[in-house]
Amino acid sequence: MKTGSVSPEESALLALQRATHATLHRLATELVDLDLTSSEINALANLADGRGRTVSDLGAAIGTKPTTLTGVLDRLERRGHITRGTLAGDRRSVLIGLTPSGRTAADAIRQTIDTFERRVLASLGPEKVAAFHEVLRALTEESR
Amino acid sequence: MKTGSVSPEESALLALQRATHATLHRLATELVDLDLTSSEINALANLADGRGRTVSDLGAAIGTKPTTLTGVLDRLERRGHITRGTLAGDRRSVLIGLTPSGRTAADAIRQTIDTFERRVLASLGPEKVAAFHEVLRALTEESR
DNA sequence: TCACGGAATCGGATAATACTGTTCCGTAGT
DNA sequence: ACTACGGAACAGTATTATCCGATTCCGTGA
Repeated sequence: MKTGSVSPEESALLALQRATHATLHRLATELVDLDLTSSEINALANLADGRGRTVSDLGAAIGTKPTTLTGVLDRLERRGHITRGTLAGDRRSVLIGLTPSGRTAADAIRQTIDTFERRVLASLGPEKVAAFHEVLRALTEESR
Repeated sequence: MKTGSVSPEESALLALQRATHATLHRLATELVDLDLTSSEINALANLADGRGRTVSDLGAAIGTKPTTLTGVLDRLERRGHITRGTLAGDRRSVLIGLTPSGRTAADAIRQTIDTFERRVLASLGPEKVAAFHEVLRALTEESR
């Protein structure tokens, strides 16, 4: 008998967007002390692992064009959170790195994210979380 | 050590945002004929079921403040896609409805979304999709 | 050397988002 | 009935996000 759907299940994409809005807003609220916008938080969170990244790579990770990042990175640089270096081997590329203050901010962001995620995801169990990631991956992949 | 995670599992929130960006962009690209922005598409998609909604309700569904919607709705109204009526029983509220052209656009949006979702989700199986929704719901709930 | 293409930025345009204040309306208290 | 309070939406304003086209600088191959 067709799918044994328990409920009519709202559109996955709409639910996805709502969840993103909600979590983003929540993050910005909890991290209000840092005085950063959502995009800046997002950029720093993606840089938190310490690996340098080019603007293009960062844009691909976040989902925006390099053009969009220029302004965000300008502000982060002006605040002393990031540095713009040259990539060894290709001087066309700009290597984004964290300054000490940027690292502090990024660590705070990651910790806030981790705490939030653990709190929410722990009660659901690893299988569901794994399925969640799998679906996200599929949606992202198929959007290219 | 620590969790026997198969892979380091990137942050769920970062993956969530990337997926949202990617799918939104994909939608806007596929629906370029409609000449609508992401927010407009989002609003129409949420109205597609034909139930009228107040601005506040719509904002809650999308994840933005009513203030933000005013401009979006202005444009949709100017294009003849929506109407602003009064809510029976409370004349403070504005009831957003679809015009025929708005319904056409909304239907096209829903169909594009449905097709995309089916294509991506069908291969994953209903359990994973259900888990996906459950995690989304938990993340959204906990963000209040 | 020179033409081509990639990476990032700049200039300029539009949209998204939200804060504050205002208007209109509903409700409760007197 | 009158008034006070609060909710809903909008107007005004400011900041940010996003991107397109053009430009600059650089790497690569002919």
